[in-house]
Amino acid sequence: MQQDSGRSTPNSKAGEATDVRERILETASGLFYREGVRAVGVDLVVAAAGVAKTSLYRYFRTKDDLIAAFLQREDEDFWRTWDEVAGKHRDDPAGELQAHMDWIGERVGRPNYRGCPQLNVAAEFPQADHPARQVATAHKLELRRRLFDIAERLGVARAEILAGQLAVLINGAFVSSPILSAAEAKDLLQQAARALVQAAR
Amino acid sequence: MQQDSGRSTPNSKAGEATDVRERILETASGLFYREGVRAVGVDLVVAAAGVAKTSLYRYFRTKDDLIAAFLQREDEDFWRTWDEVAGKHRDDPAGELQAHMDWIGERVGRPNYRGCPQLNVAAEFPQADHPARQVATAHKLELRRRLFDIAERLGVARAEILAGQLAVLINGAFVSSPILSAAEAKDLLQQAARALVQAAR
DNA sequence: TTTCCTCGCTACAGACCTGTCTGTTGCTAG
DNA sequence: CTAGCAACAGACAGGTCTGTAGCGAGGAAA
Repeated sequence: MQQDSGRSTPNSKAGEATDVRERILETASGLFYREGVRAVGVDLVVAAAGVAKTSLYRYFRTKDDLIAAFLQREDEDFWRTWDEVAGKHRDDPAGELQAHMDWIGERVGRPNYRGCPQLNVAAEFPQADHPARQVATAHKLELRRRLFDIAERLGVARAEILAGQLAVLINGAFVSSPILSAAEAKDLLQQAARALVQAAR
Repeated sequence: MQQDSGRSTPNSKAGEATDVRERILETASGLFYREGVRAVGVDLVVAAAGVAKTSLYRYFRTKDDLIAAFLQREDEDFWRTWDEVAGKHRDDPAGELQAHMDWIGERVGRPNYRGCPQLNVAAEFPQADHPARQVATAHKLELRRRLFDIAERLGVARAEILAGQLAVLINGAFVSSPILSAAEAKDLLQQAARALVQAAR
């Protein structure tokens, strides 16, 4: 799938990071997410991306580095969506929180949803010092930080606790899709968030 | 570790399931949980258990079967603890729920806690029809079912929704230990559960 | 034209994986 | 004493894994 019909960009010229690297990362991200990181070998990645193995190892020192880059990319995508939504609810923290629960709930309910990549990789690699684990941990801390920010703007009594509760709730939604019907995730998250905010007042 | 100092049970006699099988499953469970299922090969299991590979394959047709047996075992342990706690709170659903949040929160905060084995294995194997995945899914459905049971006895308006929220919350705690301090997990769970119950009334 | 860099292709090393097979040891029952 | 069984030990087949090396093509820069 995804034929390229003859080298689109000349590529080599300007110093901008080669698109070969981008193609490898894009392909690896899809495979890693769908099939699992350990289940996908570098041979499969290079075959699917249509590149040489030497090219992969030119841009990524090891497979572990490639995995970390995958999570980094997912991290950036996630916060890009987050920021877009947040931008529509300036000066309305309650509305912003509900909006986040909305898009997260919608995403969790998608048919091909396979869980949060950060949590999946963390489950695949027990070693806390694995490069990808550090990206994952930083991502989750950032989630809690942003929720704390919203909680403070809400003016609740114990913002730190509410932020923790909301982070746990969201992580729970990420891993619970097998027992959640596609339709209910959004409402469940929104109602739960409302209840937690209410109780924190 | 766990030396046996000379064949304790005569074993061969009475039909009771050989303790060799138990030794393999016990050893594999520890390794699978700590190191991850894919990271542990059968060679390591047999070496650590001090058994022959033929013995492993006598009791478990494939490694996948061993993995499923591992989750089955964890499932039984989990409900055993659950039932013990539940037994102390007959006719007091609110107290029972708080008690569950207590021991789950305590468990999540333990230093060597490595997450819920059911969720970890689910993250390692994307194929929903994997034998171990079926055990994991059944386990999570059972969790929701038991929470629904408590919710009904609480007499709340929408017990089904509350059960889903609590299940998501618990699953979230299982995967959030990297961003939760060991001490706060218990209180966070208990307060969140109270808030959700309160809102469901 | 010559030089240099990136790329794809292929083969390889060495480790590890699952699962099978052969053969040996020791215990128990008849 | 013999037959059967459970277990151990170890080699093996066939495949996969990560990471490296050598080769030739093609384009850009000198």
